[in-house]
Amino acid sequence: MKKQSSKINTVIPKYDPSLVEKKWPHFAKASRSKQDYNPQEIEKKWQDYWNKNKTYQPDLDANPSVDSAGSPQAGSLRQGSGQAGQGKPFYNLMMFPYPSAEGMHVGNMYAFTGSDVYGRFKRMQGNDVFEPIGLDGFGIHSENYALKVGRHPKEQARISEENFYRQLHAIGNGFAWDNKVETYDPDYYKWTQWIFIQLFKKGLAYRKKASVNFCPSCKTVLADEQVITGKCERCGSEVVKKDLEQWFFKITDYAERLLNNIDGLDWTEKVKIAQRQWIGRSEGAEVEFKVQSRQGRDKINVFTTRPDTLYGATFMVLAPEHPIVASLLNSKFKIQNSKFNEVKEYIKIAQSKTEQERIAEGREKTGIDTGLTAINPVNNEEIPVWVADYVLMGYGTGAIMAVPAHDTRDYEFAKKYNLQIKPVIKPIEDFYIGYVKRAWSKDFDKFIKELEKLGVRFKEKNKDSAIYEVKEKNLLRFIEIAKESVLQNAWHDLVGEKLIVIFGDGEIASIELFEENNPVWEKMKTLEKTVRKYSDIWEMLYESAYRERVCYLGSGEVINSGKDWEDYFVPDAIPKIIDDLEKKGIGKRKIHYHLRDWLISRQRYWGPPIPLVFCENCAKKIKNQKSKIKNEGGFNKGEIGNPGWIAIEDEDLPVLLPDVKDWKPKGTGESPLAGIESFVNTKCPNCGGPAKRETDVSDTFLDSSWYFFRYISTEINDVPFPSPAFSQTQQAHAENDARSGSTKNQSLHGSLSETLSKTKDLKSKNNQTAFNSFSNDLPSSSKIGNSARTAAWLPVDMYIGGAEHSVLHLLYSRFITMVFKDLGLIDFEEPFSKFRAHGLLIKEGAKMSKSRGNVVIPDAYIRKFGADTLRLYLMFLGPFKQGGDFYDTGIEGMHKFVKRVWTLVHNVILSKAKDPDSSAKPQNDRFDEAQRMMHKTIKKVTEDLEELRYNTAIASMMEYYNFLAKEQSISKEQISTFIKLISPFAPHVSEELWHIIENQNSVHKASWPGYEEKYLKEKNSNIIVQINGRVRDVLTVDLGDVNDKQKITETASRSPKAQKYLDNRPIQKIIYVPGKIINFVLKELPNGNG
RNA sequence: GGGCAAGUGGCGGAACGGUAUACGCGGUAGUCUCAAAAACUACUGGUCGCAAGGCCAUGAGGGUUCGACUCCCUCUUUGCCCACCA
Repeated sequence: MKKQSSKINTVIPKYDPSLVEKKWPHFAKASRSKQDYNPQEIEKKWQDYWNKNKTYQPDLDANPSVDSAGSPQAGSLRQGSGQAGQGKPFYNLMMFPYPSAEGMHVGNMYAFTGSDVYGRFKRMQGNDVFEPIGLDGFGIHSENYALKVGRHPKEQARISEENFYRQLHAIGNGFAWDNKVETYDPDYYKWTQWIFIQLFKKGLAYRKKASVNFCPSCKTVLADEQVITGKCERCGSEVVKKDLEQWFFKITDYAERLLNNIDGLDWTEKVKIAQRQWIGRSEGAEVEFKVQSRQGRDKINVFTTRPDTLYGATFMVLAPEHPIVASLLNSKFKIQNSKFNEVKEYIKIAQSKTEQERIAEGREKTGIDTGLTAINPVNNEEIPVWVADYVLMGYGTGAIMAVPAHDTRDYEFAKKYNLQIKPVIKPIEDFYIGYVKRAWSKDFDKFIKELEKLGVRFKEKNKDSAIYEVKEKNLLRFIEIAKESVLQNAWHDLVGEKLIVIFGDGEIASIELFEENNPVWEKMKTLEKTVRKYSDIWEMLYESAYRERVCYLGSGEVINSGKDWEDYFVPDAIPKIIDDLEKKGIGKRKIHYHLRDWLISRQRYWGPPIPLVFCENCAKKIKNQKSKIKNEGGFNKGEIGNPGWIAIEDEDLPVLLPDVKDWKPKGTGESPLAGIESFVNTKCPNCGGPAKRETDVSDTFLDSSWYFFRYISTEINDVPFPSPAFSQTQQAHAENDARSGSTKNQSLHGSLSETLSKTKDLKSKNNQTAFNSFSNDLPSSSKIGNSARTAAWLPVDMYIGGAEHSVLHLLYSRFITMVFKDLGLIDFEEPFSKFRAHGLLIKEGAKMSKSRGNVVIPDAYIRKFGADTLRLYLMFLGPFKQGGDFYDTGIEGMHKFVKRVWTLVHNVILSKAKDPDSSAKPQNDRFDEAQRMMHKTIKKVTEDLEELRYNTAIASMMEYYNFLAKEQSISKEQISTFIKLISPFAPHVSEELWHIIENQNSVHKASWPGYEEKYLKEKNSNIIVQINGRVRDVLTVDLGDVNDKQKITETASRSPKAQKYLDNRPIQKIIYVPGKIINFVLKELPNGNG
């Protein structure tokens, strides 16, 4: 692009009514006295305007047409309708924040802005965009913060809410404020509890003893994510394990479905990989080992992915928590007294170990022989049974068969306790031999050439090392040559280096050929002996590997494993062996998942109480008549599976969180609610007898696993979200509009008695509505299908959030959605059609953290520069999907840019030089160039926005600005296009400028500009002239000649600059890429001077 | 230990296999000013050269190609996630 020398006019001219009024009536109407850019004033003005006009509030019921495809085609350039309610529903969701009173982190704003830019873009493309916001205010984060500042969580929630919503307003996002949710709102958690009950009834909730993290100093149970390398996140003291009864959700029942669906999701690949890994499917076999003791027999099942190594199993290891171990201590197996005490002692130590200790031990394996023996079912060999804490109760069966020859952990353990090691897999024929060398010598190169003659395949060679591929049969010869070369001193540099032997499927060993103190000769003698001694090369290498304390993990041939399995190749052996095991009845095919059931209960205060009661009466009843009940209807699956636990009736929801003073975690492992008698003691919903409430609250991840459903139904009080299952309730919606004002505030700030009385109110109110009716018609009477609203808006079209939620939140949401489908509430099972993870924002090279004290709070920047500047800067500082670095100087530069844009637009209006009409007349070069620039920018910005490449979109707008600023005249189209393009990033200033130019509704409802290919073409084409791939000249060629290779070649070769290099030398080849490049490849000259 | 990213000027970062360093920050000089700030103008990877121009540069080393930041191997560094997963 040619550089224009004309000066950019940066002074806003005085307002001259006679000049302006005719051409810019809207500007004149605005009759502004000051034309300086004042972000505070402008941003307040337009935020008020948007609120008043409900600019971003779609009519959720305006789209009765069911089009489950949802989002319009990516990159669609169709013109928008310009009116909300007419476009296609587009659910633009961002992960809602958990609020802290410290205020919104700039990282939050980064994510929200990125999401909002996309939403605004989609809105201008003609979609009816729904962009809701809420607060994930329940849960451990918020409670911990309350603990820290010494305030009641409810009080803290009120403060945080106010502060957070103020900030969320200030950043200028196009939120649908009518639809906000807070997870601690009883009208919200009523449904969280309802969902819990649905899972319970479906048999997806159960109780189990689990060891949980416990901080002795804070006297509280901690979630896994609060344990940082074995220490409490809050106080830093060491975390211990404690066994407690806990509620679990059977997410593992959905493991296969959760895994299989991943392939079809349009999600950030990284997140998909993380989910697959988290689910961690592994195929293998469960094999039964008989255990012998003096008094009896028992069996232990083990899970293995390597049944091919069964013959190599030389001992067994049990987890300390394994039930057999417990029975051992009950003397069921009556082992010798000495062992009894040792085992008891070991288990005691293992269980008292803190996480920190286990990490500090560097995974040094410990264990104890139980004195028991097991029978290896394939060869009937007796093998010892050990207990060791490297085996985990939580995976597989909590017991393993140990194959030290082919598993590193078993190997380490066997080495330490001198247990038998028996190799059963032989590496296959191909392997590589390599050696490392610090400096080449000429002799060494000779040696290599000799090897190559032998047919040894060259694999790799660089400055420091070489790797050769050698067939097993050639190995002897290889070593001989190596030996010779050493004797010839070619290897003199090799002292202290290693010979690395790599088999076809992975590294096996590094053999120390030359130890530091030994002379070369000594070592070679050893090698010579070795070579002679072992005619079977593999054995030699195996021995070497064995000496090197390495076990072989790779694939190969099965050996030492009986006639049936010998000589099979591992991949073929595994299925065959499993078949054999099944035939013999000693094992079966089994799939295991790394995914564990979801531990849902928390012994905490700040969460939705789990809506169950325990009734002794019903417990007895169920236990006594279990077999009968199964076939009758009286109890649901959850109640039968968990005798005595009875679900709260729907009309009694919510179970309000009592408003109490003593809310801090107890040291007992019980929830603070357990101490409140008026809460605990209640009636059994089933038999009416005395019962006790569950006092645990549910995990905060449950709150956030369904919030996107609630957004579309916030004004509806008697269903969680619109669904045909709740069809009877549609009428009642409107009546409940008043909910947020009255009920919520009471419940948040009321006393215990108030909240209890409110429970009554709710009850009676709900009884009048259809609230209790839906439980009757679920799920049988409902037809599978969607209500119009759910069909129109869900699943979410675009979900943007942090990669830190790759696993838990996204997986739990998917699980809950699947359960909803299975309940017949919806007809889809994946909640987020498209998900994109944004990157991490850092501050001047360092991660933002409280401990570093470099957390950026956006408020001060918004006050100083305005939200528009900050938004633009955040989007500019790096690729949105990758994150970026926040520099204070950078934001000042962006502020300049915003001011320049402001000035430019005012200049267009107020100055003669920038006459908006003049460009309408002359179809000259400048006009064409301006058109081209405009269309080019539209194309670039449009494509970049679709792919979330915000930084380059802004860069291209800057280029466009730089172009416009130097133009003598700018058309109205040019300037209004510019405003439209920048409006998703800078919503306020663009709205202001839009109104003084166009005075239409809102720039945010204007249609996104389209571009036409015909304007993108340049008149001339620049063709790069290369000689031997090096740029020597650039030709400017008329567009018409671009495809004429002959002509281009002639022109190019005549170019003086090219001539200099062509120098009449013979041309071997001419590469011509039309319109781009012509490359002359010259024949190489002997002493090529290139 | 496993998985996933990423290494480009002083800095943040651009580059469908085709003029590396767009855009911005910072810096230098200048215009305006009594002066400063702001704003604007010009220059700004390294190196040799008066200049024209040349040469060298995308973590390191190889490979593929007429041509490699881009594709393929090997290594290395950094960041993130998971981690005794049988």
